[in-house]
Order: sequence, then C-alpha cells, then structure tokens
Amino acid sequence: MTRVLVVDDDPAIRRTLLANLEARGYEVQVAADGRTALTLAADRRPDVVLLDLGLPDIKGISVVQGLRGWTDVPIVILSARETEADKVTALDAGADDYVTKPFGMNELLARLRAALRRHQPSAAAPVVTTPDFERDLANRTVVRTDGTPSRLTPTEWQVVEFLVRHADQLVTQRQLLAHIWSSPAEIDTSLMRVHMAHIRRKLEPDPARPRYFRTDPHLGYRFTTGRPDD
Amino acid sequence: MTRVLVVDDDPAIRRTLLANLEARGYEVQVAADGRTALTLAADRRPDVVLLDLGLPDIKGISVVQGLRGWTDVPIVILSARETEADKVTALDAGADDYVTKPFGMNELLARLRAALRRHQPSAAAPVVTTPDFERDLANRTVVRTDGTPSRLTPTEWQVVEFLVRHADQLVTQRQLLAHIWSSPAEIDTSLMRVHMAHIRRKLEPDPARPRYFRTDPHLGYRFTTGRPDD
DNA sequence: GAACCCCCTTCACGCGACGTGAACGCCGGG
DNA sequence: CCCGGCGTTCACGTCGCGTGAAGGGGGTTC
Repeated sequence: MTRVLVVDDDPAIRRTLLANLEARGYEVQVAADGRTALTLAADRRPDVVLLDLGLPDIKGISVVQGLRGWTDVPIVILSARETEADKVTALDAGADDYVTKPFGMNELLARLRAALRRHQPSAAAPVVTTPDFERDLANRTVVRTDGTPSRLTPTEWQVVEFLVRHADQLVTQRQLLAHIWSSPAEIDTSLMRVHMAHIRRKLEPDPARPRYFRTDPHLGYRFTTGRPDD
Repeated sequence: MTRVLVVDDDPAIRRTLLANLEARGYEVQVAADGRTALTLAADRRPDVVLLDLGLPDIKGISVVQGLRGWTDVPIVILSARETEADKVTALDAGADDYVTKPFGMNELLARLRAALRRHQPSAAAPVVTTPDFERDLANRTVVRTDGTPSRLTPTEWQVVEFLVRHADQLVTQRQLLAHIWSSPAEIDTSLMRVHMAHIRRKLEPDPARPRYFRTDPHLGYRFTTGRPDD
C-alpha cells in the first residue's frame, strides 16, 4: 500500500485530497502544519509527500529542508504562489515537482504517479552501524564508540546519506554535485573536499587515513564498512 | 559535463534553449524532429531530454515511448498544449515533468536540475573477465583472481578500454595515439610504451611475458583472452 | 532591530599521484 | 657489427586532494 502524506492547512483541500487519494487506493496521512508534518514523516515513513507551502507555523520551504536532511522521499509542492522565484526556490531546496493552485486533480495524480515511479525506494536500513560509530536517524547525531557524540550539519548529513545509500559502490563527484548541489558541470570540487574533510574529522577514527569514507582518485568517493585493508 | 538533448521544431526556441543551457555549463545537442532525437539519444546518451510534443514527423508521445523502451533518462516535456488530458498522457507514458509554453527560463532550469538530481544513472556494467583478472566497469577497478584489487589511472583505463573494445583485433599505434592523445601523427610512441608497461604490471600475471596485452611488432597492440599460445 | 551563532563557501598551501619526455639496455634482423 | 624497435627506469612539471583559516549570509535570541 502506497502511503501519501498530505500537508495543508486548508481543511477543504485536505478533505478533497483525502477523498480522491483514498478512492484510488492510497493510504493517506494528513497534517495541518509543518511540525506535525515532520513528525509524521519520520514516524510513518510515507512514500510521497504532498506539501502546501502556505503553512501557519513554519515556512513550507523549511519543511522541505527538514525532510531533505534525512530522506529522499518525493515531495510534490502545492502552492497558490506561482511566481518563478517561488518555484525555483522550492525545487532547488529539494522538491520534486511544483503544482499551482487551483490544480486539476487528474494532473496532480499523474504527477504523483510520476514522482512515485522514478523514486527508487532506498534499499538498506536507515540506521548504519560500524565498529567505530553509529548513525542515529532521529536526532541526526552520530555516536562514536569511544563515547563522544558528534553532530552533522545538514549538508554533511546529505553527503553521508547519499554515500551510505550506495554502500560499497563508487559515487562519482558528478553524482554528488548533481544530487546535492544541483550543479550541471563538475566546475568545482573543492566544496566536496571540504565537506568530506569535516565528515571524516567527525566520524573517522583516523581522519588522515580514512577507513569508511574512501577516495577513488579522479572519480569520486565510496562508503565501505569492510576491513581496513588497503 | 552534463549533456542535454533539446528536441524542438521551432528554431527560435532551439536557439534560446541552446544559449541559456550552454551559458550555464551544460553540453547541448539539438534535434528538430523525433527520428533525429531518438537516434541522437541512442548515440550520444544525454543525461536529460527536453522534448517538445509538437513535432513534424512523429508524435512526441511516441518519442517518450521510444526512449522508455531502453533508457531511464529523465524527460522534461515542453508543450503549448495545456489540457489535463495531454499532461496525464505524457506523464503516464513515462515523462518526468511537463512544462507549458510559454515558460519561464528560470523555472525550466530549476525543473531540469530537479530531474537531474533525483536520477541515479543506472549502472549497466558490461564486465570483462579473463582467467587472471576481472574488469569492473561501474567501480572502475580491476580485481585480480589472486585477490589483490588494482586501480587504473584515467589514461591507463582509456587504453585498456580501447583495446578491450577491439578485442582480438590489431590496434595500431596510430589509432591509439589518435583516440587517446589526439595526436595526428605517430610522432612519439614512447608514451604508449610507458603506459603499456604500467598496465601490464598491474594486470598481467607475468608482465615480462604478456598474455593479454600483446605486442604486434612494428604495428601496435592487441588484447586477447585466448590461450597463452605463442 | 541588533547582536549573536552556525554553517556554507571560498581561498591558499603542502603533499602525493599522475602524465610526460628522455635516457639506457636488450633483442632481433640486416 | 650496426641499427631500429621495444621495455624499463628516472626526473620533472602539473594536477587533484586534504587541510586550515577567513569571509559572509541566514536564522535565532534577546
């Protein structure tokens, strides 16, 4: 059963979406404000999020950022604002699609299907444990076995998330730039290097000789839990 | 460099898109009709396709279907038609996004970035295997059967790639120089010799007596998986 | 509204890996 | 015996990568 999280402060729209989605066999959760949305998303793990940008408590954009800090769940924006700047901001924050109100229900459903279709559900468990540290998804912290906890910034978290999701696979610089920075060409890799240095300092037992976050020269990086072999 | 395939029969729109995309660092290919688009897509393997639905020869929808038959490349539809039915048809045929003309360039670019961001290039990895080593295309590594993995530098990889693609065929020095170093004449072959030595040292069981990367005196090299016969 | 703080980004520098050219030794053929 | 092609080694310049430090922008707090 596909789970949809609907976030909108307008009860009428919530009702309409709920009815239409359930009629088509989706399992629907609803939230009226941003905080509830973030909590529900973490708790129920929806397969797709329908998000209204005009929320009472926190900005819709913050909800996008909050979600993107730890999940790749598809996000379809619903908004009455239709200026280009609004759309660009939301899409670059990590949203997958942007539909302006008033919207046609059939089009919305088609865009929903498109978003679901291209999303490959993350294969592995969101919790990763290595001999040296453990990733705590809930509070976005990492606990090292020597006791010292460490906190990752949003960007660092995204990089770790992406690498962990492709464990033992090569992740090219290009993939990272495209996925996290939406950068068309590999114009500048220095940013990545800085963030990788920060990540290693926080997670690696010996940052100078990385065991988990390895470098593939001229290609990219890879996360591996394997033996420390060289 | 990210490659974009632009498909539109209107020269003015092609020009506009070409200029804007190239200004942002994309590598752009253009096609004015559906057949050209399909050929170009198969030939050049773009990272994303911008497709106008109103084409002279075949229906835009057919282009979407033709592409989806063998590739997951993101497709962003550009169309003057804005009825819901058109959008639903295109999206359900496999398109990733649908933008109606006239469109804002910034929004289009943002949607392009979004489409690129969520697309994970499929790792279709033809693997070459010999009794002594195995070439892993996705990971850009070579694993020798004795267990020791080996990493090829970019130049070495190019040479191996070229030779393997012409397995059991003679590859002349001139071909190698032209393809990898873009040197018109065989001014200097010492470079090749150095790189061949490196490759053999990394891959051959006995570098002094090459089994896979053989020399054809006065002519060039050849890669063969056959028996060690002489 | 102003002072903070966090975090992303940019720059400079050192180090090691890689590509390149040249020199040398080996071998087979003329 | 000379000569040319090939494999190997070495030195040097360049580039990619890791690291430290500083700038600046957005959000939060009072």
